[in-house]
Amino acid sequence: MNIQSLEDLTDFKRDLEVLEEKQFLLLVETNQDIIKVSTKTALKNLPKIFDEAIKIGNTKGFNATSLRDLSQATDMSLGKIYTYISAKDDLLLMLHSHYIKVIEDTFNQIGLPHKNPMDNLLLAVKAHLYLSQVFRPWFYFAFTESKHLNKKIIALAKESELKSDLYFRNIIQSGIQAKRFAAVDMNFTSSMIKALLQDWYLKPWKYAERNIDVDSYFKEIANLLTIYLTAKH
Amino acid sequence: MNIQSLEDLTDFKRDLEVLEEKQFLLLVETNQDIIKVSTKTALKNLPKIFDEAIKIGNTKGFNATSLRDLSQATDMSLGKIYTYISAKDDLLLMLHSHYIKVIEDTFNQIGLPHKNPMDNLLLAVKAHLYLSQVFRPWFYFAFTESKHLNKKIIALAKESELKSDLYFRNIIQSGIQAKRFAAVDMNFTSSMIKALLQDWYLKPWKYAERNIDVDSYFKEIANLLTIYLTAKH
DNA sequence: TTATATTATGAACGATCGTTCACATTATTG
DNA sequence: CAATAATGTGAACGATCGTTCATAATATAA
Repeated sequence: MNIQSLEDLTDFKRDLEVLEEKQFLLLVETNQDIIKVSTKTALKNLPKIFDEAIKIGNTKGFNATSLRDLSQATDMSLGKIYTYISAKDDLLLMLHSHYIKVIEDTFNQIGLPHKNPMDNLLLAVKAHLYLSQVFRPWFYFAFTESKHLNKKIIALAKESELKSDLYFRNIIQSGIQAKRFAAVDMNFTSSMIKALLQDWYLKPWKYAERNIDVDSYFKEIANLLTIYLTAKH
Repeated sequence: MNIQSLEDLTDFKRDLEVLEEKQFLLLVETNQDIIKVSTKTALKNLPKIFDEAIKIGNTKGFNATSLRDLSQATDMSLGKIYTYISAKDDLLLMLHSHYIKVIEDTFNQIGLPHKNPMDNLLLAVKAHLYLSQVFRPWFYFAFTESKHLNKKIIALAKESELKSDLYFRNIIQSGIQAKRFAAVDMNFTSSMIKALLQDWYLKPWKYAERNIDVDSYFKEIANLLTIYLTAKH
């Protein structure tokens, strides 16, 4: 993935799709004890199960989504679905571990390429925004279904959450140390950024109604951060 | 309710409790076709049903909460619970209409007492923050269970959402017109404020971990808004 | 006290759920 | 082609759910 790709959402989307396919292959290979079909067959059917599970889950909630709902949506029999998962809870675990890896992979490839902390911060914001735009159904799912996770998945999710928290905090801290940023509260600032990013994928209808696309939303955040981080306090 | 009470959360909390009791009485009286016991008995038992339903719902989700769970938590038999509700969905409807009224009542009593738009804005922010602090379980419940609402409740909730949206937008607009605020994007600014308020009740553990109480969180928001709304853009 | 009204109980019913597995179908190999 | 392997099917099972209601327990009135 190239940093330049963040200039354009379309390129970023294509890169992410390639990255996701790679992760699907890894997922199938590491779950061969559960998945009872060949890798080739699994790669054909599992993504559809994932997609429909997220889609139905986002309207009814995962708990209220029955495997018969999923069976109908995927055009697969109940038995067929059970050749890819060992239990309904297992599907949740697979979904989370898959997307956590996809998301972390993305950020590992982006890194902190700039010298100017503000450039790095805005790149991180844009990357998060683009990522939640491309995988919006998943981001929405992960947030609203977080209540139903078991301890194993919660541990995964918290670890991932802490990483992205640290990501922002480190950039802000380096900006303050370099006297490029005002001496703001790092925790509050990173919280604020994440809250704004969250609003984007939690309330898509609001921004759609106002005809605000991801790029203009980014500009608003960038403007806010520039003012907040460079004004005299 | 007195505006001065917003200087102190304890007073505000007491005022809200009185206000809520009033609303409970109204709720019982307007639902006499459903509630099969005397008002006195209902006022003794219904609040407990509400509290426990929210409490269990916040850990398992309302859908996964069985009436047997609720029965155990409230120390009431299944039959007893059914003398207060006509169906499980009905409980959701009662909860929403109750709290929507409590919340709207609060803001009707606060109004826009100041001449300075910034004072009004910060008062509105503080009121929201205090309100979500006192009724945090409900705010959390309402947000995370919004997916499961039927059309009737969605209409109620959207109307209430629009009102609070307008509340902030109007204050910001009057500030811009009076040239007290910079010419910011009203929609983005009110969205940002709501996102920050939401973070407070959606992720209480985060702020608890950092030993940040509601007043210091308010100060951070106030600081941000002051800088953003008065800086030269 | 007795009689009546109010409130509380929880076994039982039908529906739906997650899950299994004997079997059918299709694809691959020899 | 036949034989074998791989994949797909959906009726059936036990558990749990929301809901009802005949009955019991308690409070109130006479």
